[in-house]
Amino acid sequence: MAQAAARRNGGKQSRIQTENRALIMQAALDVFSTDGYRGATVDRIAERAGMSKTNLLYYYPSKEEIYRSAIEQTVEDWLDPFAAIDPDGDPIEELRRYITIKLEMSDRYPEASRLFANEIQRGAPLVGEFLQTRLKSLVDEKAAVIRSWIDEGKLAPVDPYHLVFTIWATTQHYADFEVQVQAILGGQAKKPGFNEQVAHAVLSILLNGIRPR
Amino acid sequence: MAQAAARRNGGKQSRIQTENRALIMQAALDVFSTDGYRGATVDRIAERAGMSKTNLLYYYPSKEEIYRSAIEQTVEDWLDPFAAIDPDGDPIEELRRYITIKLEMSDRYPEASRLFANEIQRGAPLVGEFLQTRLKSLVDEKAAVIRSWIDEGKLAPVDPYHLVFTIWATTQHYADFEVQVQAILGGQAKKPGFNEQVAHAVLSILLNGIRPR
DNA sequence: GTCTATATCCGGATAGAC
DNA sequence: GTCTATCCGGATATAGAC
Repeated sequence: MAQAAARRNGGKQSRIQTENRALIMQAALDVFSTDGYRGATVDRIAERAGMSKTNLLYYYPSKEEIYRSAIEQTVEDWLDPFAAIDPDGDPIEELRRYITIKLEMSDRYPEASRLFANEIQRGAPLVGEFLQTRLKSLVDEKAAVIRSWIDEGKLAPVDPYHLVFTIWATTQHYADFEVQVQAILGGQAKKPGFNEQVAHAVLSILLNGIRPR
Repeated sequence: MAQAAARRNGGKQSRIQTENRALIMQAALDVFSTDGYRGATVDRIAERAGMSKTNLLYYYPSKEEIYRSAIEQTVEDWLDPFAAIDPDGDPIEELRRYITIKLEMSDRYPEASRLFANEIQRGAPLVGEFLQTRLKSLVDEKAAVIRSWIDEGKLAPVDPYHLVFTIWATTQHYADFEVQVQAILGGQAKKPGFNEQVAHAVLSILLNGIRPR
């Protein structure tokens, strides 16, 4: 048993284990993000990961555990840059940095973005509690920061919560609705420099919208 | 055969047929929008529509046809207000009106919004062609209108396409990520006046972002 | 660690009675 | 128009050989 072996040598995994688990996670992101939890099949995930279904189930005990693992990883990655918004930094610069990072994440990990979107649209059966506890308090905290920036006259008076929602919505749109964006923009959405164009446009609209006037 | 009967009396449906079809469509929106196409089951749709699976399959020949019907209806409804943007109107007022209508639609028909989002995230197997043809030319047309507004100095110089994406993203966010919004805002997202609060916040950010300065 | 075979269940769709 | 019964394919998960 690999698990037993791993336990024996202090929780460490063999090289092949680490590799296979990484392969499975990437495949899981791909499949779950397009087909959803219920629509995804272990077979497809295994195929994408380049191994047999039974072999995959040797690494993860069940479909649900694969999903849980993928979504927990995604959630952690999402939180970091938001938590990093600095109350003592320049408001416009802090938000510019956050928006830029989120756009980069949407570009580099669109499957993760879609996986999370799918989980929320399903009614968040797995991350529901997380939303109401950790995420809520973090947003409350950052909303207070934004409010204080507004009170100091450094930002236009906008509702902090809806500002956060607006940032999330716009930045994730380029991952979640990638197909639509490409259908409308055609080839240019593939060209180099497209990401900079997106960043410029989004930043220009949002930052102008909240700059004090 | 009901279809034969309908054909005989000139395409009209009996009262019970019309009712049942409406029940099925609403149930289909509910189930497909949360579980996705693959994850949805005819059984669940039937249960939600208050009839047996076989009875449902009497009205629609297959799961795919139910889905197609639901998504086509949704797409048509989505297009109307966008097409209604008037080149001769006041730019800010036209966009204000469009954003307001889209927010209302997200509030009243969140399942339709999520159904469409899900279809796009799956890679748009059904509406892909629609996106590349009808939607693309409509967006091209409206982008030209926005560009002319900018050239006349009536709007700040923003990329018209990304402005459209930004509007779509923000307005649909309140439907697609409803659970997250509620988790973070708690009870206030249910209170009367919430929609007005959302509209005010979104309009304030977006319109300030594109008002000429 | 990986494979073949299989138990078990569920979902879509049809046949045919009423 | 609606129901019961049923076929069949596909999906999760396990047993056991190598």
